[in-house]
Amino acid sequence: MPELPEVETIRRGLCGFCLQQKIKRVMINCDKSFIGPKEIIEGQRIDNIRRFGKALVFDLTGNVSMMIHLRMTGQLIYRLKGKKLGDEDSFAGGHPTDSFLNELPDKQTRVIFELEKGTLYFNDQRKFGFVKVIPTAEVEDDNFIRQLAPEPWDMDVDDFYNRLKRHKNSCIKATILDQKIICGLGNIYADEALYYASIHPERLAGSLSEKEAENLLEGARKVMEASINSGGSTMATYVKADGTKGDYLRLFAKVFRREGEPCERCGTEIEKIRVAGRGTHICPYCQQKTSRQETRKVTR
DNA sequence: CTAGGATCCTGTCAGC
DNA sequence: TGCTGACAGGATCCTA
Repeated sequence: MPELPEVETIRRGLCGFCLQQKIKRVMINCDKSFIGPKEIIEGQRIDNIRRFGKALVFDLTGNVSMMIHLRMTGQLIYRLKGKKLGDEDSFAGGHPTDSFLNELPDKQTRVIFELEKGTLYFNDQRKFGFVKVIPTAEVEDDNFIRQLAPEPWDMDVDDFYNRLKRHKNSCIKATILDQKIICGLGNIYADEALYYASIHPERLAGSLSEKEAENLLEGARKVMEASINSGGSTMATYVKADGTKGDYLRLFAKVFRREGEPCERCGTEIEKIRVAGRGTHICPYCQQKTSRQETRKVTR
């Protein structure tokens, strides 16, 4: 679930709360969610939190690190000791669910990190996410991290265009979801970036013009920047000031989960289709499989 | 090498 | 009400 903007938001939030705190104790409620010996990180201090694509890496003292990948439904929730809720004293980010507000641990709590001043909960409904202990020197050799492509901001148009050419027969949505090709996009931002660039998600990657590749790369940057600037999906965007639930996607998403609503560019109803096995949202007028020039030629 | 589909797991929701 | 199948903000493994 959490894509690059959410993970970056969590990284920034947790840096404010957890840096320099010692991990006093680790409690594992689900063996599948924790890889490595927990004893190695107990007693170590959190020096830094880095992000590689959608993965977080906590660098600890003792030359040890822990990588946390939230996958589809992971969350990280920090609570100060003695406090249950409240934006001032706690932080929650990741897949938005009521666990942000629950008394913790709850049914979905997989790992508990007892820190000096508070507690960090790793919650994960579907158990696809994990915590993994890695020697700090070996973080960048980790199989997942090693294979990651650059983020859209670190890639120029030529590089992106060449990468698309290398996967010319796969549909463009599947291509930009592949973290080995371009890193950071997930199902939300892939749809949003394609809408931004007016490209149909089923177009073959090799069929994009250089100009379209440029627009798509720009879209990837813009939609993720907008999300980071609006705070990603965190407790602050999940709970509105009056305590009712908000929908942070409303803040920036133009097509994602907006099927049936009018496209803000042309008024056509947004549709939900299935592409590369994923729910996919498009404006059927702005994003056509054949360019409008070609369509006109055929129908004339 | 690429491309597509199944798979991991739990919970929710629509439809009968 | 209870059941059933589809689906879900990710990535990997297997197959052709």
